[in-house]
Amino acid sequence: MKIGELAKRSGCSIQTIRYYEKEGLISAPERTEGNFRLYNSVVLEKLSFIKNCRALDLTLSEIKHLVSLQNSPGTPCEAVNEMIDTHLLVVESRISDLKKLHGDLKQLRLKCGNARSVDQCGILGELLPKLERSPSGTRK
Amino acid sequence: MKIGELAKRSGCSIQTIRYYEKEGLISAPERTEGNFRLYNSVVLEKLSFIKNCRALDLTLSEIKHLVSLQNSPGTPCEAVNEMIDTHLLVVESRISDLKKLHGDLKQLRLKCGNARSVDQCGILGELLPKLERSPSGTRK
DNA sequence: TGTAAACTCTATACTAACTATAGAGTCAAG
DNA sequence: CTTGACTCTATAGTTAGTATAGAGTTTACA
Repeated sequence: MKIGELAKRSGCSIQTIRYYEKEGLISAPERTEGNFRLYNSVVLEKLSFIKNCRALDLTLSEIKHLVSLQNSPGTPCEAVNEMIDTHLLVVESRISDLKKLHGDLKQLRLKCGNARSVDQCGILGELLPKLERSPSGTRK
Repeated sequence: MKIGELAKRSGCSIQTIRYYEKEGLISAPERTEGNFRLYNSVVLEKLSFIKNCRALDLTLSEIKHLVSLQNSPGTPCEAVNEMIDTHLLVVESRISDLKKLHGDLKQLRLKCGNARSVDQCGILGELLPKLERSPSGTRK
């Protein structure tokens, strides 16, 4: 199977497949006489593994690590657990950051106060530093 | 004030200030005879505005848009509202994506089953495509 | 006055994980 | 034999900066 078919069957784009090869996530396949990449179905599983990991937002270097662990089956699996745990922490902190952000944005959204023009709209005023905000002190 | 002092006072790095200038977020300042950038305190407020926006995760192009709205005060402020609303939607969908991710990762973490070595650990098995998973059908 | 340290300048490369293009070569069908 | 579909490599672009290299400028001090 050439790269176009692999792309269709795996759901990865042709460029992505070549990129994964360049990054060492999948191994370089044989080539035809005309220098076209020639794949067997094993690589489909590898791409599927990578896709599953990417869906969990693991980075390519984390995935690379997992791939190398797969290739040395005897090693203790704590490394895998640790990676997942670390990743869980990252995701958790990103969620709480975004929640704070969301709250701040909602607050900000309320500041418009139905003004008609930009200079009266409270949103831009809120984003300005305190120096420029309400110079005559009429803010409640 | 030269760029180093501005960097200290604004909390932006020197490179970031130059980057913002290149991107058109702040205007190019005067130069000394020796070609050093020379700032007055007005730019401090502009950098502060940008920092406030970045803290809300607005992109530089969104900020650029806000800056240009500030410079034309008469225009209706719906554009500002729309930008914030759109941004709220983006943040909301990112949060829900991350929550799903978090659930999936927690699930995955439970699959290890206290195995000692990578080949028995359920985590990697879970990430493999179905083809390779539990070939003899012993999974519950 | 000389010089060394601290500062600034531009230009370039790097980050992550791809995507998009240019320009060339290969292959199959009609 | 030509057309179109496919593939190849190499390069540039994306975001919002960060980190150099190599050169020039300014300030402090002996």
